[in-house]
Amino acid sequence: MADAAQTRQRILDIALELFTERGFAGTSVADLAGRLGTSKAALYHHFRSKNEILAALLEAPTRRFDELVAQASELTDEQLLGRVVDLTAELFAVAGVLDGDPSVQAAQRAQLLDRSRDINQALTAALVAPPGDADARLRAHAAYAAAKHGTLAAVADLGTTELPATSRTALVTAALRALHPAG
Amino acid sequence: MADAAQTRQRILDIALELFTERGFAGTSVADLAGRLGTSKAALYHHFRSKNEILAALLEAPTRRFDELVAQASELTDEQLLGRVVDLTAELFAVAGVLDGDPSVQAAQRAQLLDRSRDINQALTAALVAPPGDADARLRAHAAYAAAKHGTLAAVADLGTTELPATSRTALVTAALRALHPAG
DNA sequence: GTCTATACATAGATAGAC
DNA sequence: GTCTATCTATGTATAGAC
Repeated sequence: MADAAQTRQRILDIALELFTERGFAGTSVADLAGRLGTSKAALYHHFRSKNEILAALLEAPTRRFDELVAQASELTDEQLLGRVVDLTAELFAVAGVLDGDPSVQAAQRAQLLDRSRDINQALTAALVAPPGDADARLRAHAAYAAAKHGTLAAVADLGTTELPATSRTALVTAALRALHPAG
Repeated sequence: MADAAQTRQRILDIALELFTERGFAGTSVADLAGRLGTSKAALYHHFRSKNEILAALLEAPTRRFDELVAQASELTDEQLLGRVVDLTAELFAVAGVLDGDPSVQAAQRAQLLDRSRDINQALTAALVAPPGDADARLRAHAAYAAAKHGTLAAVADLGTTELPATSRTALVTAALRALHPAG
């Protein structure tokens, strides 16, 4: 009925749902198998551990944000905030779980890979000009939060991860205005 | 050495630390007792369940935000966003756990009391003028996110929940600018 | 108010048949 | 690729002594 790749993907989809609803630590392998409609053993045929499922879930999003970090210095504030809005909307569920669930951080830490803090800090730092300016730093926090969490709230509100162009513009503009002092 | 009220408070302090580090579901009663330096049974003398510890932890913050919701209609945008910044800074750890950890939501849901979503929605709605304007709604999401998550990031960054007046002003101003269209 | 000991359920994970 | 059955550790919670 289903080949390995397909089943693997179904497991990841289900894991994303349940981790979002109950958290990583709050979701058991039995919960996953239950919704999958199979046994725990069947699930362990596709992944060696619960942690490995989480890692697989976070891999692509982390890579995408890492790429953004790498480009950050060459982008304008508007381009950077726009990319944050786009990535957050596209990766809605994972982006929310990623830096919202403390048990995810704890699990990743156990594997020496707590990237999401680094990513948030790097992107925020890229928005601070001039470096060392305390007020600029606060505005960067506010602007980044507006882009990221504003988008998360907007996507949840609108019920779609496909943000219309006008909505995207509104969010980016709002974040930009938070970043720049009056003038 | 310690009377009941004191021990109870110590447990709450420890619970807040560990729930923040590992999440609610990711923290066991044995973990709490371990850091408390006593047995699990001793802990159960002060609280009837792990869920009760969580509820006790969330009670005061939830009440504070509820009060703000009640006043929201009488406040200006600036006053409302200022109160969000103040409450978030003051209740830093709990405010972060409160709407960051999915297992907290799940546990509260089991007790019919998922207030934090309601609070966020109500406060965001209070910022939308005129009602029904899609763009205003998005700016409200961005502004609220800037105030709340910008403050969370700022407090984590500064390492103190006592936000200096200039920092508070910078955050409120940034959130306000996110809210209001250019003009 | 704290302890040891323990009950009982569920956790993550594996063995081995089909 | 999926199953039943099971291992072992840990989970929440309680009993009863001190």
